[in-house]
Amino acid sequence: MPVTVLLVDDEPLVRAGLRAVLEAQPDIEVVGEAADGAGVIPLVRQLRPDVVAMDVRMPLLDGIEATRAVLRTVDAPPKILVITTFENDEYVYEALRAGADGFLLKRARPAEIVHAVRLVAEGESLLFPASVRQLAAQYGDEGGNRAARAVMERARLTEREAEVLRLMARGLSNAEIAARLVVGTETVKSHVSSVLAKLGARDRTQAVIAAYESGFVAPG
Amino acid sequence: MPVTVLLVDDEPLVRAGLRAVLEAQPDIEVVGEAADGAGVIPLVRQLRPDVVAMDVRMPLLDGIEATRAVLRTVDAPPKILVITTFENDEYVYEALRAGADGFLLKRARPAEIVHAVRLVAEGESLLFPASVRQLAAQYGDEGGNRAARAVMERARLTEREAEVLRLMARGLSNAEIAARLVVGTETVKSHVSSVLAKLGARDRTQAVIAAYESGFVAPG
DNA sequence: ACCGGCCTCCCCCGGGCGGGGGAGACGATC
DNA sequence: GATCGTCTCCCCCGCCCGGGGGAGGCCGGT
Repeated sequence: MPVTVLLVDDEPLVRAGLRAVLEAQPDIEVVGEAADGAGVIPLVRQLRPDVVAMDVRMPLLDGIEATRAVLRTVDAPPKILVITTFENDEYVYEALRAGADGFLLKRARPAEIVHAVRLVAEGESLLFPASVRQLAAQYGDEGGNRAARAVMERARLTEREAEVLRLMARGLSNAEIAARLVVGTETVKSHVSSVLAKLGARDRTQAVIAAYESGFVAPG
Repeated sequence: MPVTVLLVDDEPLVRAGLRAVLEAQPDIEVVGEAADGAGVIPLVRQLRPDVVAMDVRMPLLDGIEATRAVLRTVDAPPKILVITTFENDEYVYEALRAGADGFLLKRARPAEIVHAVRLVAEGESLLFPASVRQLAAQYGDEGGNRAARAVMERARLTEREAEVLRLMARGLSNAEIAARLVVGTETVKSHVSSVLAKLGARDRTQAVIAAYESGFVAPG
């Protein structure tokens, strides 16, 4: 069963681009399009897509309100992937707070876009880039624990995964983490892979960066 | 089982001070002393300490050569903690490159010294300890650039190397850095290797950690 | 009793990474 | 002119890393 996607963007060009990229994948199917947030809810009810790729900046009803509306009124709601042009778009964080599951840069490479859709479809959050940092800032970062907890909640890291991430952020290799936790290296690799997937990181370096940027670990 | 330590320093006063500080800990035991690097190897073979606290500047055989010698000739070698007087002692980085596991400032507070010994005993590298952060704090961190420059001076990174480190700290791979800087990947690898050597980092992840911990790059 | 999440470990496999060399070009310095 | 440092690129090589699978045990919720 393919992943079904609903595209919501006011620019036809963007919709066409996303459609082209996503339809090229055998396991992804674009089941519908909308030009603004107002028409999303009936479409979601009708098409029941797995994922809604939604622009934040739209006329009539923006992506944030649309996200809230969908999550509030539809049961078994789809995963919502926020589309944005700018990395530091403040609306993105609004959207994430509104319950979106991840975000997507328009200038991302096709492979990344496809990857993002698959990830959120599988139920994982996509948080990696600069966005998480802002999330931390929102919480005021008093003691840094709030931010860490917020990341935990969003990324839904398990206890073990969080533990592994902390050790990764101290520069330990898989073998060293394994020794520290008294488990096999294969086990550590498994946890590391989960962490990378949940954070949307490509390698351990990016995961550690995310850990610092989010306040999950603090310098000093 | 306590952590066993061998002290190697040409100044008796320093040895006495270290012994006093370390012996005060129930879990740390000073098992021997040496006044120069020449006598280290037999002592290590005989005493098999967990950690060797070794001065860099010593007569006969300096800490760098002694470190190399120990790591080359002894199997299951101890962790080596380099002792230095000056924060910007160029020999320290030589020693780290030679395989030392961390460094220690003579004027560090007792608690920090104890902490350092425990950390390396646990198998962790001590590359950018509190001293560097304090250095950053001294500069007031106005804009963070001063701290970054201070780290540059410490590690003596060239402009290009610093540039590469910044990109590494943004999660870019060697190929991506190469594309960004419009050079070959081999060139990037060369710079990365230099950065790792100068920072005493084992891999790019540790280098990025060092960048964050030192204030060379700042979260948020 | 069943199912799902978590933790644990295993396989194969490709590719990026890092070490260890070397080398040429350029500019600054001596 | 000679030397040194920097930047550039090249080689070989081993290994850790990460992806993609799968699988069993444990526990808690339904």
